[in-house]
Amino acid sequence: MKIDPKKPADLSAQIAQAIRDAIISGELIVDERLPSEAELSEQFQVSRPTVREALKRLAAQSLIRTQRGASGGAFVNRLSFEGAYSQQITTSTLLLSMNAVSFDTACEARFALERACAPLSAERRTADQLATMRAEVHRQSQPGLTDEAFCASDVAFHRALVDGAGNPVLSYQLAGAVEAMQPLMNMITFTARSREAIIALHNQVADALENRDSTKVDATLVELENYTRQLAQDVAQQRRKPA
Amino acid sequence: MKIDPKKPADLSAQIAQAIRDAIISGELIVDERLPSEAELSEQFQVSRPTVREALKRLAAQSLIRTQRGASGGAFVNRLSFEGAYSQQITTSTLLLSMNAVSFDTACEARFALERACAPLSAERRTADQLATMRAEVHRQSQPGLTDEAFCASDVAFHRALVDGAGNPVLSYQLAGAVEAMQPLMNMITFTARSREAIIALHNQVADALENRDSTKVDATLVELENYTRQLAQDVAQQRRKPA
DNA sequence: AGACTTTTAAATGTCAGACAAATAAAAATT
DNA sequence: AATTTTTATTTGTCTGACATTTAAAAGTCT
Repeated sequence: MKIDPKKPADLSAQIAQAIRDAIISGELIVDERLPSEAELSEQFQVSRPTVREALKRLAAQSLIRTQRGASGGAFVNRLSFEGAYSQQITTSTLLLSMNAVSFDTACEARFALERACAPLSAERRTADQLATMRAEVHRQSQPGLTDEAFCASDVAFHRALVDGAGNPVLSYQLAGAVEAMQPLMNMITFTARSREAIIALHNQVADALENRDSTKVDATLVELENYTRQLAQDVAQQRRKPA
Repeated sequence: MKIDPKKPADLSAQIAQAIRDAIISGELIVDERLPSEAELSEQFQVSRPTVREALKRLAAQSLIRTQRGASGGAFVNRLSFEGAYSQQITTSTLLLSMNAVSFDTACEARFALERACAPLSAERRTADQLATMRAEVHRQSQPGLTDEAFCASDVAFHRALVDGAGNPVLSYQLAGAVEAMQPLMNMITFTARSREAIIALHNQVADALENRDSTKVDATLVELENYTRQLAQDVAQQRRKPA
Protein backbone atom coordinates (compact mmCIF):
# COMPACT_ATOMS: atom_id res chain seq x y z
CA MET A 1 0.00 0.00 0.00
CA LYS A 2 2.96 2.29 -0.43
CA ILE A 3 3.12 2.54 -4.19
CA ASP A 4 2.79 6.09 -5.41
CA PRO A 5 4.58 6.81 -8.71
CA LYS A 6 4.94 10.55 -9.00
CA LYS A 7 4.20 10.62 -12.70
CA PRO A 8 0.48 10.75 -13.44
CA ALA A 9 -2.67 12.12 -11.86
CA ASP A 10 -3.80 13.77 -8.66
CA LEU A 11 -2.07 12.59 -5.55
CA SER A 12 -5.27 12.39 -3.53
CA ALA A 13 -6.84 10.15 -6.17
CA GLN A 14 -3.78 7.92 -6.20
CA ILE A 15 -3.70 7.62 -2.45
CA ALA A 16 -7.41 6.89 -2.31
CA GLN A 17 -6.94 4.16 -4.90
CA ALA A 18 -4.03 2.65 -2.97
CA ILE A 19 -6.08 2.46 0.20
CA ARG A 20 -9.12 1.23 -1.73
CA ASP A 21 -7.05 -1.57 -3.23
CA ALA A 22 -5.81 -2.50 0.22
CA ILE A 23 -9.38 -2.78 1.44
CA ILE A 24 -10.58 -4.80 -1.54
CA SER A 25 -7.63 -7.16 -1.37
CA GLY A 26 -8.27 -7.76 2.30
CA GLU A 27 -5.00 -6.21 3.38
CA LEU A 28 -7.10 -3.90 5.52
CA ILE A 29 -9.93 -5.66 7.26
CA VAL A 30 -13.26 -4.44 8.58
CA ASP A 31 -13.06 -2.13 11.59
CA GLU A 32 -9.30 -1.89 11.29
CA ARG A 33 -7.96 1.55 12.02
CA LEU A 34 -5.95 3.31 9.35
CA PRO A 35 -2.84 5.24 10.38
CA SER A 36 -3.60 8.78 11.50
CA GLU A 37 -3.66 11.54 8.91
CA ALA A 38 -0.27 12.72 10.12
CA GLU A 39 1.20 9.24 9.76
CA LEU A 40 -0.32 8.77 6.32
CA SER A 41 1.03 12.08 5.12
CA GLU A 42 4.46 10.98 6.32
CA GLN A 43 4.09 7.57 4.74
CA PHE A 44 2.99 8.89 1.35
CA GLN A 45 5.22 11.96 1.56
CA VAL A 46 2.38 14.40 1.01
CA SER A 47 0.71 17.06 3.09
CA ARG A 48 -2.16 16.45 5.43
CA PRO A 49 -4.80 18.25 3.30
CA THR A 50 -3.93 15.91 0.45
CA VAL A 51 -4.35 12.89 2.68
CA ARG A 52 -7.64 14.28 3.89
CA GLU A 53 -8.94 14.69 0.36
CA ALA A 54 -8.10 11.06 -0.27
CA LEU A 55 -9.91 9.98 2.89
CA LYS A 56 -12.98 12.02 1.96
CA ARG A 57 -13.11 10.22 -1.35
CA LEU A 58 -13.21 6.92 0.46
CA ALA A 59 -15.77 8.21 2.94
CA ALA A 60 -18.01 9.21 0.03
CA GLN A 61 -18.05 5.55 -1.01
CA SER A 62 -18.74 4.45 2.56
CA LEU A 63 -15.48 2.53 2.54
CA ILE A 64 -14.31 4.24 5.73
CA ARG A 65 -15.75 6.21 8.60
CA THR A 66 -13.93 8.73 10.76
CA GLN A 67 -14.08 9.44 14.45
CA ARG A 68 -12.62 12.35 16.30
CA GLY A 69 -10.83 12.29 19.58
CA ALA A 70 -7.99 10.56 21.34
CA SER A 71 -8.38 7.05 19.99
CA GLY A 72 -10.22 8.22 16.91
CA GLY A 73 -9.16 7.95 13.32
CA ALA A 74 -10.36 6.42 10.09
CA PHE A 75 -11.79 2.91 10.25
CA VAL A 76 -12.63 0.47 7.50
CA ASN A 77 -16.39 0.23 7.18
CA ARG A 78 -18.35 -2.94 6.94
CA LEU A 79 -20.28 -2.26 3.76
CA SER A 80 -23.83 -3.21 4.70
CA PHE A 81 -26.59 -4.04 2.26
CA GLU A 82 -28.79 -1.39 3.83
CA GLY A 83 -26.11 1.25 3.50
CA ALA A 84 -25.35 0.30 -0.08
CA TYR A 85 -29.00 0.75 -1.07
CA SER A 86 -28.97 4.54 -0.96
CA GLN A 87 -25.91 4.81 -3.14
CA GLN A 88 -27.27 2.27 -5.56
CA ILE A 89 -30.55 4.17 -5.78
CA THR A 90 -28.86 7.54 -6.25
CA THR A 91 -26.72 6.16 -9.05
CA SER A 92 -29.59 4.37 -10.75
CA THR A 93 -31.81 7.43 -10.58
CA LEU A 94 -29.15 9.65 -12.11
CA LEU A 95 -28.37 7.09 -14.77
CA LEU A 96 -31.97 7.07 -15.91
CA SER A 97 -32.44 10.83 -15.87
CA MET A 98 -29.09 11.74 -17.43
CA ASN A 99 -29.19 9.22 -20.21
CA ALA A 100 -32.76 9.80 -21.28
CA VAL A 101 -33.68 6.18 -20.70
CA SER A 102 -37.15 5.62 -22.06
CA PHE A 103 -39.95 4.65 -19.77
CA ASP A 104 -40.35 1.41 -21.70
CA THR A 105 -36.72 0.40 -21.26
CA ALA A 106 -36.72 1.08 -17.54
CA CYS A 107 -40.07 -0.57 -17.09
CA GLU A 108 -39.01 -3.66 -18.99
CA ALA A 109 -35.90 -4.01 -16.85
CA ARG A 110 -37.80 -3.52 -13.66
CA PHE A 111 -40.45 -6.11 -14.35
CA ALA A 112 -37.99 -8.60 -15.79
CA LEU A 113 -36.02 -8.43 -12.56
CA GLU A 114 -39.11 -8.56 -10.40
CA ARG A 115 -40.39 -11.61 -12.19
CA ALA A 116 -37.04 -13.22 -11.46
CA CYS A 117 -37.83 -12.83 -7.76
CA ALA A 118 -41.38 -14.05 -8.02
CA PRO A 119 -40.81 -17.82 -7.76
CA LEU A 120 -38.50 -17.41 -4.78
CA SER A 121 -40.86 -14.96 -3.15
CA ALA A 122 -43.83 -17.29 -3.61
CA GLU A 123 -41.87 -20.00 -1.88
CA ARG A 124 -40.42 -18.01 0.99
CA ARG A 125 -42.40 -14.85 1.67
CA THR A 126 -43.14 -14.41 5.36
CA ALA A 127 -46.51 -13.50 6.83
CA ASP A 128 -44.99 -10.20 7.76
CA GLN A 129 -44.02 -9.34 4.21
CA LEU A 130 -47.47 -10.33 3.00
CA ALA A 131 -49.01 -8.06 5.62
CA THR A 132 -46.82 -5.18 4.43
CA MET A 133 -48.05 -5.68 0.91
CA ARG A 134 -51.68 -5.79 2.02
CA ALA A 135 -51.19 -2.63 4.03
CA GLU A 136 -49.69 -0.79 1.07
CA VAL A 137 -52.52 -1.86 -1.19
CA HIS A 138 -54.94 -0.56 1.40
CA ARG A 139 -53.12 2.76 1.50
CA GLN A 140 -53.29 2.97 -2.27
CA SER A 141 -57.07 2.73 -2.13
CA GLN A 142 -57.48 5.68 0.18
CA PRO A 143 -59.14 8.69 -1.42
CA GLY A 144 -57.30 11.98 -1.60
CA LEU A 145 -53.93 10.34 -2.01
CA THR A 146 -51.52 12.40 -4.11
CA ASP A 147 -49.88 10.84 -7.14
CA GLU A 148 -46.53 11.02 -5.39
CA ALA A 149 -47.83 9.17 -2.35
CA PHE A 150 -49.45 6.60 -4.60
CA CYS A 151 -46.14 6.00 -6.34
CA ALA A 152 -44.27 5.79 -3.05
CA SER A 153 -46.68 3.16 -1.82
CA ASP A 154 -46.31 1.33 -5.11
CA VAL A 155 -42.56 1.21 -4.58
CA ALA A 156 -43.02 -0.04 -1.02
CA PHE A 157 -45.34 -2.78 -2.27
CA HIS A 158 -42.87 -3.97 -4.83
CA ARG A 159 -39.96 -3.83 -2.42
CA ALA A 160 -41.85 -6.10 -0.06
CA LEU A 161 -42.38 -8.47 -2.97
CA VAL A 162 -38.68 -8.47 -3.73
CA ASP A 163 -37.66 -8.84 -0.10
CA GLY A 164 -39.94 -11.85 0.05
CA ALA A 165 -37.34 -13.78 -1.91
CA GLY A 166 -35.25 -13.75 1.25
CA ASN A 167 -32.07 -13.17 -0.69
CA PRO A 168 -30.21 -10.00 0.36
CA VAL A 169 -28.19 -9.95 -2.85
CA LEU A 170 -31.36 -9.91 -4.89
CA SER A 171 -32.92 -7.24 -2.70
CA TYR A 172 -29.87 -5.09 -3.09
CA GLN A 173 -29.72 -5.38 -6.85
CA LEU A 174 -33.43 -4.84 -7.23
CA ALA A 175 -33.65 -1.80 -4.97
CA GLY A 176 -32.00 0.33 -7.60
CA ALA A 177 -34.20 -0.88 -10.42
CA VAL A 178 -37.43 -0.44 -8.48
CA GLU A 179 -36.73 2.86 -6.74
CA ALA A 180 -35.11 4.52 -9.70
CA MET A 181 -38.40 4.11 -11.54
CA GLN A 182 -40.19 6.36 -9.10
CA PRO A 183 -39.29 9.71 -10.73
CA LEU A 184 -40.44 8.32 -14.06
CA MET A 185 -43.64 6.98 -12.54
CA ASN A 186 -44.25 10.35 -10.93
CA MET A 187 -44.65 11.86 -14.35
CA ILE A 188 -47.80 9.82 -14.80
CA THR A 189 -51.15 11.16 -13.69
CA PHE A 190 -53.07 8.36 -12.09
CA THR A 191 -56.77 8.66 -12.67
CA ALA A 192 -59.21 7.07 -10.27
CA ARG A 193 -59.86 4.31 -12.78
CA SER A 194 -56.20 3.52 -13.39
CA ARG A 195 -55.57 3.38 -9.66
CA GLU A 196 -58.43 0.94 -9.33
CA ALA A 197 -56.95 -1.29 -12.00
CA ILE A 198 -53.50 -1.24 -10.42
CA ILE A 199 -54.89 -1.96 -6.98
CA ALA A 200 -56.82 -4.90 -8.36
CA LEU A 201 -53.64 -6.33 -9.86
CA HIS A 202 -51.74 -5.71 -6.64
CA ASN A 203 -54.40 -7.63 -4.79
CA GLN A 204 -54.06 -10.47 -7.26
CA VAL A 205 -50.32 -10.54 -6.69
CA ALA A 206 -50.81 -10.63 -2.94
CA ASP A 207 -53.42 -13.37 -3.26
CA ALA A 208 -51.14 -15.46 -5.42
CA LEU A 209 -48.27 -15.00 -2.99
CA GLU A 210 -50.50 -15.99 -0.12
CA ASN A 211 -51.32 -19.21 -1.98
CA ARG A 212 -47.67 -19.61 -2.97
CA ASP A 213 -48.76 -19.82 -6.58
CA SER A 214 -45.70 -18.62 -8.45
CA THR A 215 -47.25 -19.12 -11.89
CA LYS A 216 -50.09 -16.79 -10.99
CA VAL A 217 -47.69 -14.20 -9.57
CA ASP A 218 -45.71 -14.22 -12.77
CA ALA A 219 -48.78 -13.90 -14.96
CA THR A 220 -50.13 -11.02 -12.91
CA LEU A 221 -46.81 -9.21 -13.04
CA VAL A 222 -46.90 -9.49 -16.82
CA GLU A 223 -50.37 -7.97 -16.79
CA LEU A 224 -49.19 -5.21 -14.50
CA GLU A 225 -46.23 -4.47 -16.75
CA ASN A 226 -48.43 -4.25 -19.82
CA TYR A 227 -50.92 -2.05 -18.06
CA THR A 228 -48.22 0.29 -16.75
CA ARG A 229 -46.62 0.66 -20.14
CA GLN A 230 -49.98 1.29 -21.76
CA LEU A 231 -50.72 3.94 -19.17
CA ALA A 232 -47.44 5.72 -19.81
CA GLN A 233 -48.03 5.58 -23.52
CA ASP A 234 -51.46 7.15 -23.13
CA VAL A 235 -50.07 9.96 -21.02
CA ALA A 236 -47.33 10.63 -23.56
CA GLN A 237 -49.83 10.66 -26.41
CA GLN A 238 -52.15 13.00 -24.57
CA ARG A 239 -49.27 15.39 -23.95
CA ARG A 240 -48.45 15.53 -27.65
CA LYS A 241 -51.92 16.73 -28.59
CA PRO A 242 -53.61 18.18 -25.53
CA ALA A 243 -56.61 19.39 -27.50
CA MET B 1 -28.31 25.10 -2.99
CA LYS B 2 -27.38 27.55 -0.28
CA ILE B 3 -28.77 25.79 2.75
CA ASP B 4 -26.15 24.99 5.32
CA PRO B 5 -27.43 24.85 8.89
CA LYS B 6 -24.42 25.21 11.12
CA LYS B 7 -25.72 22.83 13.72
CA PRO B 8 -24.72 19.25 12.96
CA ALA B 9 -21.92 17.36 11.28
CA ASP B 10 -19.01 17.85 8.94
CA LEU B 11 -19.22 20.89 6.75
CA SER B 12 -17.66 19.17 3.77
CA ALA B 13 -20.27 16.41 3.92
CA GLN B 14 -23.06 18.96 4.12
CA ILE B 15 -21.74 20.94 1.18
CA ALA B 16 -21.29 17.79 -0.86
CA GLN B 17 -24.87 16.82 -0.10
CA ALA B 18 -26.16 20.26 -1.08
CA ILE B 19 -24.40 20.09 -4.44
CA ARG B 20 -25.44 16.46 -4.88
CA ASP B 21 -29.06 17.42 -4.30
CA ALA B 22 -28.73 20.22 -6.83
CA ILE B 23 -27.49 17.74 -9.41
CA ILE B 24 -30.16 15.17 -8.69
CA SER B 25 -32.94 17.74 -8.77
CA GLY B 26 -31.71 19.00 -12.11
CA GLU B 27 -30.80 22.41 -10.74
CA LEU B 28 -27.33 21.73 -12.09
CA ILE B 29 -27.33 20.11 -15.49
CA VAL B 30 -24.79 17.94 -17.26
CA ASP B 31 -21.56 19.69 -18.27
CA GLU B 32 -22.52 22.78 -16.33
CA ARG B 33 -19.61 24.41 -14.55
CA LEU B 34 -19.80 24.84 -10.81
CA PRO B 35 -18.59 28.09 -9.25
CA SER B 36 -14.87 28.11 -8.61
CA GLU B 37 -13.56 26.83 -5.31
CA ALA B 38 -12.98 30.40 -4.17
CA GLU B 39 -16.53 31.39 -5.03
CA LEU B 40 -17.98 28.31 -3.36
CA SER B 41 -16.01 28.97 -0.21
CA GLU B 42 -17.42 32.48 -0.18
CA GLN B 43 -20.93 31.26 -0.89
CA PHE B 44 -20.91 28.63 1.85
CA GLN B 45 -18.80 30.74 4.20
CA VAL B 46 -16.12 28.10 4.64
CA SER B 47 -12.48 27.81 3.69
CA ARG B 48 -11.23 26.48 0.41
CA PRO B 49 -9.87 23.19 1.81
CA THR B 50 -13.33 22.43 3.15
CA VAL B 51 -14.87 23.12 -0.25
CA ARG B 52 -12.23 20.94 -1.85
CA GLU B 53 -13.01 18.03 0.45
CA ALA B 54 -16.64 18.34 -0.58
CA LEU B 55 -15.72 18.35 -4.27
CA LYS B 56 -13.51 15.30 -3.83
CA ARG B 57 -16.43 13.45 -2.30
CA LEU B 58 -18.48 14.19 -5.39
CA ALA B 59 -15.60 13.28 -7.68
CA ALA B 60 -15.36 9.90 -5.94
CA GLN B 61 -18.94 9.24 -6.99
CA SER B 62 -18.20 10.40 -10.54
CA LEU B 63 -20.76 13.16 -10.13
CA ILE B 64 -18.25 15.82 -11.16
CA ARG B 65 -14.92 16.06 -12.93
CA THR B 66 -12.35 18.80 -12.50
CA GLN B 67 -10.14 20.54 -14.98
CA ARG B 68 -7.22 22.78 -14.30
CA GLY B 69 -6.30 25.97 -16.05
CA ALA B 70 -7.82 29.27 -17.04
CA SER B 71 -11.33 28.19 -17.94
CA GLY B 72 -11.13 25.09 -15.79
CA GLY B 73 -13.20 24.18 -12.77
CA ALA B 74 -15.60 21.48 -11.65
CA PHE B 75 -18.15 20.25 -14.16
CA VAL B 76 -21.20 18.07 -13.70
CA ASN B 77 -20.53 14.65 -15.16
CA ARG B 78 -22.84 12.74 -17.38
CA LEU B 79 -23.11 9.47 -15.48
CA SER B 80 -22.63 6.84 -18.15
CA PHE B 81 -23.66 3.20 -17.86
CA GLU B 82 -20.11 2.12 -18.66
CA GLY B 83 -18.67 4.35 -15.96
CA ALA B 84 -21.22 3.20 -13.42
CA TYR B 85 -20.29 -0.45 -13.96
CA SER B 86 -16.98 -0.30 -12.18
CA GLN B 87 -18.40 1.32 -9.10
CA GLN B 88 -21.29 -1.11 -9.06
CA ILE B 89 -18.89 -4.04 -9.35
CA THR B 90 -16.59 -2.74 -6.63
CA THR B 91 -19.49 -2.28 -4.26
CA SER B 92 -21.04 -5.65 -5.05
CA THR B 93 -17.73 -7.43 -4.61
CA LEU B 94 -17.11 -5.83 -1.24
CA LEU B 95 -20.67 -6.51 -0.14
CA LEU B 96 -20.24 -10.21 -0.80
CA SER B 97 -16.84 -10.51 0.81
CA MET B 98 -17.55 -8.35 3.85
CA ASN B 99 -20.89 -9.87 4.71
CA ALA B 100 -19.89 -13.46 4.34
CA VAL B 101 -22.57 -14.06 1.74
CA SER B 102 -22.75 -17.76 1.06
CA PHE B 103 -21.93 -19.10 -2.33
CA ASP B 104 -25.45 -20.46 -2.59
CA THR B 105 -27.08 -17.10 -1.92
CA ALA B 106 -24.94 -15.26 -4.44
CA CYS B 107 -25.33 -18.02 -6.99
CA GLU B 108 -29.09 -18.09 -6.60
CA ALA B 109 -29.30 -14.33 -7.11
CA ARG B 110 -27.04 -14.41 -10.11
CA PHE B 111 -28.91 -17.12 -11.95
CA ALA B 112 -32.32 -15.73 -11.05
CA LEU B 113 -31.32 -12.44 -12.62
CA GLU B 114 -29.75 -14.07 -15.62
CA ARG B 115 -32.83 -16.12 -16.27
CA ALA B 116 -34.79 -12.87 -16.23
CA CYS B 117 -32.70 -11.76 -19.19
CA ALA B 118 -32.96 -15.03 -21.06
CA PRO B 119 -36.27 -14.47 -22.88
CA LEU B 120 -35.27 -11.00 -24.00
CA SER B 121 -31.84 -12.20 -25.03
CA ALA B 122 -33.32 -15.07 -27.04
CA GLU B 123 -35.45 -12.57 -28.88
CA ARG B 124 -32.89 -9.85 -29.50
CA ARG B 125 -29.34 -11.20 -29.30
CA THR B 126 -27.23 -10.03 -32.24
CA ALA B 127 -24.96 -12.23 -34.33
CA ASP B 128 -22.06 -10.36 -32.76
CA GLN B 129 -23.06 -11.24 -29.22
CA LEU B 130 -23.55 -14.85 -30.20
CA ALA B 131 -20.09 -14.87 -31.75
CA THR B 132 -18.63 -13.49 -28.53
CA MET B 133 -20.22 -16.31 -26.58
CA ARG B 134 -18.93 -18.93 -29.00
CA ALA B 135 -15.45 -17.45 -28.79
CA GLU B 136 -15.49 -17.53 -25.00
CA VAL B 137 -16.64 -21.14 -24.97
CA HIS B 138 -13.80 -21.97 -27.32
CA ARG B 139 -11.34 -20.25 -25.02
CA GLN B 140 -12.69 -22.24 -22.11
CA SER B 141 -11.88 -25.48 -23.89
CA GLN B 142 -8.22 -24.66 -24.39
CA PRO B 143 -5.85 -26.83 -22.38
CA GLY B 144 -3.52 -25.23 -19.87
CA LEU B 145 -6.00 -22.54 -18.97
CA THR B 146 -5.70 -21.41 -15.35
CA ASP B 147 -8.74 -21.50 -13.11
CA GLU B 148 -8.70 -17.69 -12.97
CA ALA B 149 -8.71 -17.40 -16.74
CA PHE B 150 -11.48 -19.97 -16.95
CA CYS B 151 -13.58 -17.93 -14.52
CA ALA B 152 -12.87 -14.71 -16.37
CA SER B 153 -14.01 -16.26 -19.59
CA ASP B 154 -17.09 -17.57 -17.81
CA VAL B 155 -17.92 -14.03 -16.73
CA ALA B 156 -17.40 -12.73 -20.27
CA PHE B 157 -19.72 -15.42 -21.60
CA HIS B 158 -22.47 -14.52 -19.19
CA ARG B 159 -22.06 -10.83 -19.76
CA ALA B 160 -22.58 -11.36 -23.47
CA LEU B 161 -25.73 -13.29 -22.62
CA VAL B 162 -26.98 -10.42 -20.49
CA ASP B 163 -26.05 -7.78 -23.04
CA GLY B 164 -28.03 -9.75 -25.57
CA ALA B 165 -31.19 -8.48 -23.92
CA GLY B 166 -30.37 -5.12 -25.45
CA ASN B 167 -31.50 -3.27 -22.36
CA PRO B 168 -28.78 -1.08 -20.84
CA VAL B 169 -30.59 -0.87 -17.52
CA LEU B 170 -30.61 -4.64 -17.25
CA SER B 171 -26.96 -4.86 -18.29
CA TYR B 172 -26.03 -2.36 -15.64
CA GLN B 173 -27.91 -4.07 -12.85
CA LEU B 174 -26.62 -7.48 -13.85
CA ALA B 175 -22.98 -6.49 -14.21
CA GLY B 176 -22.63 -6.28 -10.45
CA ALA B 177 -24.29 -9.59 -9.79
CA VAL B 178 -22.28 -11.47 -12.40
CA GLU B 179 -18.87 -9.95 -11.83
CA ALA B 180 -19.07 -9.94 -8.08
CA MET B 181 -19.36 -13.72 -8.23
CA GLN B 182 -15.92 -14.06 -9.73
CA PRO B 183 -13.92 -13.99 -6.48
CA LEU B 184 -16.23 -16.65 -5.10
CA MET B 185 -15.94 -18.73 -8.24
CA ASN B 186 -12.17 -18.41 -8.09
CA MET B 187 -12.19 -20.41 -4.89
CA ILE B 188 -13.34 -23.43 -6.84
CA THR B 189 -10.87 -25.77 -8.42
CA PHE B 190 -12.13 -26.74 -11.84
CA THR B 191 -11.18 -30.24 -12.80
CA ALA B 192 -10.95 -31.23 -16.44
CA ARG B 193 -14.24 -33.10 -16.12
CA SER B 194 -16.12 -30.23 -14.52
CA ARG B 195 -14.86 -27.85 -17.19
CA GLU B 196 -16.10 -30.23 -19.82
CA ALA B 197 -19.55 -30.28 -18.26
CA ILE B 198 -19.72 -26.50 -18.01
CA ILE B 199 -18.54 -26.04 -21.57
CA ALA B 200 -21.20 -28.47 -22.78
CA LEU B 201 -23.87 -26.44 -20.97
CA HIS B 202 -22.48 -23.20 -22.35
CA ASN B 203 -22.71 -24.66 -25.83
CA GLN B 204 -26.30 -25.64 -25.18
CA VAL B 205 -27.08 -22.09 -24.08
CA ALA B 206 -25.46 -20.68 -27.21
CA ASP B 207 -27.31 -23.18 -29.39
CA ALA B 208 -30.62 -22.29 -27.81
CA LEU B 209 -29.94 -18.59 -28.24
CA GLU B 210 -29.03 -19.17 -31.87
CA ASN B 211 -32.41 -20.86 -32.34
CA ARG B 212 -34.10 -18.15 -30.28
CA ASP B 213 -35.50 -20.88 -28.06
CA SER B 214 -36.03 -19.10 -24.77
CA THR B 215 -37.50 -22.13 -23.02
CA LYS B 216 -34.37 -24.13 -23.73
CA VAL B 217 -32.15 -21.28 -22.58
CA ASP B 218 -34.00 -21.12 -19.30
CA ALA B 219 -33.86 -24.85 -18.74
CA THR B 220 -30.13 -24.97 -19.48
CA LEU B 221 -29.45 -22.09 -17.11
CA VAL B 222 -31.26 -24.03 -14.38
CA GLU B 223 -29.03 -27.01 -15.11
CA LEU B 224 -25.97 -24.80 -15.02
CA GLU B 225 -27.02 -23.30 -11.70
CA ASN B 226 -27.56 -26.72 -10.15
CA TYR B 227 -24.27 -27.99 -11.46
CA THR B 228 -22.38 -24.95 -10.21
CA ARG B 229 -23.89 -25.20 -6.76
CA GLN B 230 -23.14 -28.90 -6.60
CA LEU B 231 -19.57 -28.23 -7.59
CA ALA B 232 -19.13 -25.64 -4.86
CA GLN B 233 -20.67 -27.97 -2.34
CA ASP B 234 -18.24 -30.75 -3.28
CA VAL B 235 -15.28 -28.43 -2.95
CA ALA B 236 -16.48 -27.26 0.46
CA GLN B 237 -17.00 -30.83 1.63
CA GLN B 238 -13.59 -31.91 0.42
CA ARG B 239 -11.98 -29.05 2.30
CA ARG B 240 -13.64 -30.11 5.56
CA LYS B 241 -12.11 -33.59 5.46
CA PRO B 242 -9.11 -33.53 3.17
CA ALA B 243 -8.09 -37.09 4.06
C1' DA C 1 -4.01 42.01 -42.10
C1' DG C 2 -2.86 37.56 -40.69
C1' DA C 3 -0.17 34.05 -38.48
C1' DC C 4 2.80 33.08 -34.87
C1' DT C 5 4.80 33.82 -30.23
C1' DT C 6 4.73 35.66 -25.64
C1' DT C 7 2.51 37.21 -21.73
C1' DT C 8 -1.02 37.22 -18.50
C1' DA C 9 -4.76 35.79 -15.65
C1' DA C 10 -7.64 32.32 -13.68
C1' DA C 11 -8.23 28.04 -11.90
C1' DT C 12 -7.00 23.72 -9.60
C1' DG C 13 -3.26 21.09 -7.02
C1' DT C 14 -0.24 21.14 -3.19
C1' DC C 15 2.07 22.64 0.88
C1' DA C 16 3.00 24.51 5.73
C1' DG C 17 1.53 25.79 10.05
C1' DA C 18 -1.89 26.91 13.20
C1' DC C 19 -6.02 26.58 16.23
C1' DA C 20 -10.59 24.44 17.63
C1' DA C 21 -13.15 20.62 19.25
C1' DA C 22 -13.91 16.07 20.63
C1' DT C 23 -12.64 12.16 23.09
C1' DA C 24 -10.39 8.59 25.68
C1' DA C 25 -6.89 7.59 28.80
C1' DA C 26 -4.03 9.05 32.56
C1' DA C 27 -3.50 11.71 36.69
C1' DA C 28 -5.15 13.92 40.61
C1' DT C 29 -8.45 14.66 44.11
C1' DT C 30 -11.98 13.71 47.27
C1' DA D 1 -12.77 3.45 45.46
C1' DA D 2 -15.17 6.72 42.98
C1' DT D 3 -15.15 10.98 40.91
C1' DT D 4 -13.12 14.88 38.85
C1' DT D 5 -9.44 17.10 36.39
C1' DT D 6 -5.82 17.12 33.33
C1' DT D 7 -3.51 15.73 29.32
C1' DA D 8 -2.50 13.87 24.91
C1' DT D 9 -4.13 12.44 20.54
C1' DT D 10 -6.79 12.95 16.50
C1' DT D 11 -9.94 14.86 13.31
C1' DG D 12 -12.13 19.33 11.62
C1' DT D 13 -11.26 23.84 9.98
C1' DC D 14 -8.85 28.11 8.76
C1' DT D 15 -5.28 31.21 6.66
C1' DG D 16 -2.01 32.13 3.39
C1' DA D 17 1.12 30.87 0.17
C1' DC D 18 3.25 28.76 -4.01
C1' DA D 19 3.24 25.48 -8.14
C1' DT D 20 1.12 23.98 -12.33
C1' DT D 21 -1.92 23.99 -16.03
C1' DT D 22 -4.47 26.16 -19.48
C1' DA D 23 -7.04 29.36 -22.34
C1' DA D 24 -7.38 33.82 -23.76
C1' DA D 25 -5.30 38.33 -24.41
C1' DA D 26 -1.43 40.96 -25.92
C1' DG D 27 2.34 41.52 -28.59
C1' DT D 28 5.38 40.68 -32.66
C1' DC D 29 6.79 39.57 -37.02
C1' DT D 30 6.06 38.76 -41.93
